[in-house]
Amino acid sequence: MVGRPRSEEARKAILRAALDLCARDGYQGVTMKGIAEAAGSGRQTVYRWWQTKAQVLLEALTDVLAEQVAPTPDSGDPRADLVAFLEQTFTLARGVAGQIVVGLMADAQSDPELSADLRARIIGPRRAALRAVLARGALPADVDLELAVDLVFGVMWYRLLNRHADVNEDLAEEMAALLARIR
Amino acid sequence: MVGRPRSEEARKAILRAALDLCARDGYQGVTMKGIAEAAGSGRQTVYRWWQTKAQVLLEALTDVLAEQVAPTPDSGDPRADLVAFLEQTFTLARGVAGQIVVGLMADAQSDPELSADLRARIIGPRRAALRAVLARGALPADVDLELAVDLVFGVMWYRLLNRHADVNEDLAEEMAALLARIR
Amino acid sequence: MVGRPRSEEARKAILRAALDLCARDGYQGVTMKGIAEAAGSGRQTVYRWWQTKAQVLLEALTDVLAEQVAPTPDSGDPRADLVAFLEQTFTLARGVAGQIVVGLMADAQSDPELSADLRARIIGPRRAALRAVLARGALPADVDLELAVDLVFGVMWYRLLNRHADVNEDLAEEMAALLARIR
Amino acid sequence: MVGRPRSEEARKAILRAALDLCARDGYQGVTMKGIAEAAGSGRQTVYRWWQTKAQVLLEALTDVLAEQVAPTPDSGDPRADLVAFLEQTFTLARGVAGQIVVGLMADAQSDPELSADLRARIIGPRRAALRAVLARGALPADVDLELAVDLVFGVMWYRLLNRHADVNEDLAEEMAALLARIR
DNA sequence: GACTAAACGAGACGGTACGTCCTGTCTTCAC
DNA sequence: GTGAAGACAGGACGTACCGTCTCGTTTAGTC
Repeated sequence: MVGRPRSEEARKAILRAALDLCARDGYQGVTMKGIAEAAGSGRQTVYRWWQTKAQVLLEALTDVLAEQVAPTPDSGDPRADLVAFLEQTFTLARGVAGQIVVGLMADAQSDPELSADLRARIIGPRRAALRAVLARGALPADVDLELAVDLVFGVMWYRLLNRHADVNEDLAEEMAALLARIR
Repeated sequence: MVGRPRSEEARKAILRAALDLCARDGYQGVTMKGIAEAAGSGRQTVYRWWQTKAQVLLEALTDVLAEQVAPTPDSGDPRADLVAFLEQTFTLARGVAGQIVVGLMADAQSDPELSADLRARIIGPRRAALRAVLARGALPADVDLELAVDLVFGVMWYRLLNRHADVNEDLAEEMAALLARIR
Repeated sequence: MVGRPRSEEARKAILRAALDLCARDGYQGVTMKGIAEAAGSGRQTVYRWWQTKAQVLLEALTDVLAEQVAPTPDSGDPRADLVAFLEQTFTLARGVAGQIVVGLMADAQSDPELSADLRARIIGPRRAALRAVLARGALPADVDLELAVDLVFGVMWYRLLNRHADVNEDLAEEMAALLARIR
Repeated sequence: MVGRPRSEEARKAILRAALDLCARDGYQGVTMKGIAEAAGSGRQTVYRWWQTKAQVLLEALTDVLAEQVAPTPDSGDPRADLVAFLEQTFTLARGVAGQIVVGLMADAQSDPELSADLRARIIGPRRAALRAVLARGALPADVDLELAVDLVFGVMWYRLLNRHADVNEDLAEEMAALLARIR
């Protein structure tokens, strides 16, 4: 026997509510209770499918990225592609998506499972995309691509977390210029 | 009337308790209630001097760093100094201090004042130290030092947060080598 | 069209489960969810035929009493009949049946319909039986039989509820003796 | 060290709220959450001093009875005293106090500790009072006083629980008359 | 033998009370 | 006036059950 099927409507309402609350109150201000109430669902319905607010927001984020992430640029000019990719990424990162990832990273410090999920579902794919862009010729062949990815995304997250400098088009250009100077 | 003077004993017990709890339960697991109980002090005594657990841990961290941070190396060999500095920094960052800073960064996302304090008291000084090391000749003169600092610390924090790679002596060497290739 | 007929099997399983759970967990511990699970039936199947656990247990109790209640004794000796009747009744009341009636009485305080059902299906018939026994000559003709019934069953329920004294063969004798002293 | 003393204000507000809710919604309708909200107190404050709503209502009832119970009548006429005592008692029992005791009795079925408390604090004292009245000459000396008390209070509770007949002045007279016929 | 329709098991749904934990404030006595 | 103790109002936690609903399946009649 099968039972009543899961309500796609409730799923969407919950993810939507989680995003809205995060945009309004910040990651820390989101609560499971608040999500359920804002979604007009029972709390058990949230807990049935997700154990923590981090899991809710991770899935909400996944859905958002699936919609909003543009295909990796491939114009034939490696440096232009890199700049374009970074501008895209930085724009996303300045929005709610960035806010959520920062919150998830924080929670992941005390939750190894979340840490792994976050890497597998969000961080990993973006690293792969950047690696592909860099591999097209923006760097000397013997530079460790993983380290180069760390360099680029490291700066981005460091600035987003510390807010000591902006993450914008200028940074995209500067990073591309700096990488171009590596011999 | 002046009243009873502040108890240095209580202050130390509270900071000590905060560190111990953070080491045992992680940043998220620390609570003001828990700190007070572990310190054998009243909760009001904690709240009287610090408003949040972030402030307690920030002060505890400041004390720890004041004890543990070695003077910036200055051997005459810019690259050796850089490697030495990074090894020191990475060792610290892998310990409780790193854990605390990560937690503080997370909380700072929703607390601008904490964000400013963190930059001013912890992040800033370390950036200045690294800048000084880099300025001694590890980089071409026209490279933006601030960006270079972002590069180095960006990689460190990115790896600490994401745990996709270690932050160790190898990274120190690799970073120094990579910077040396910038022309 | 008629549809699938009601499953007698499910009905029995539900009533059986309700009795078992009541014996194991007490009246308060019984839940509709628990009954359905213990009976291996769906919850809707329970709700389809009974609205509350009180109704389930009332029907279960009715079935139990239909099996277990012996015919009213009629030996020709009014006092012996009374004692025999009381002993029977007290034995029943000390078992699960008593536990259920007590629970139903409690629920009936906030449910007038249940109160009426309980009187009509359980309490009333027993009162009628006792009245018949008393009417055979155990009391002077001008004693209000209803009040006499209240007297006897009042003591029984009062002791069952308050547990300040046993409800046993001694009580049966004492009550019969006391009633015999009424002139 | 001593800590902040218990708030008599909160205690009263909670007991007051419990009584009001019981009068409005019936015993079953009272909840710990509802009590706390109606009293304008935190839920922890309720749980700190009482573990269950039964305990709250037991204490509330104790306070009410302490105020409302009149001294046992002692006019020299045993039967008149008995009637007066019963009228008093029945009046109380028809009010909120009776409703609460019925609810407590019900809960006590699955809570032996509550059962003992109820007997010790409420039922016992009233039994003692009735015993004293009966001992003044309303009954032959060799009638078991405990059984006589069970008789009187049994009828009262039985009727209150079952609602098959009123508990009023007529009953008081009838009971006194019946007891007077015991030889 | 295909069709109809109600009962069945399963289990998700929106809701509400549970009892616990922590927050930040307060009130007491001791130092 | 500081400190330990601990009660206070408040709110989120995660769980249990409520009563309803929506599935696919089963089990009788009809046609």
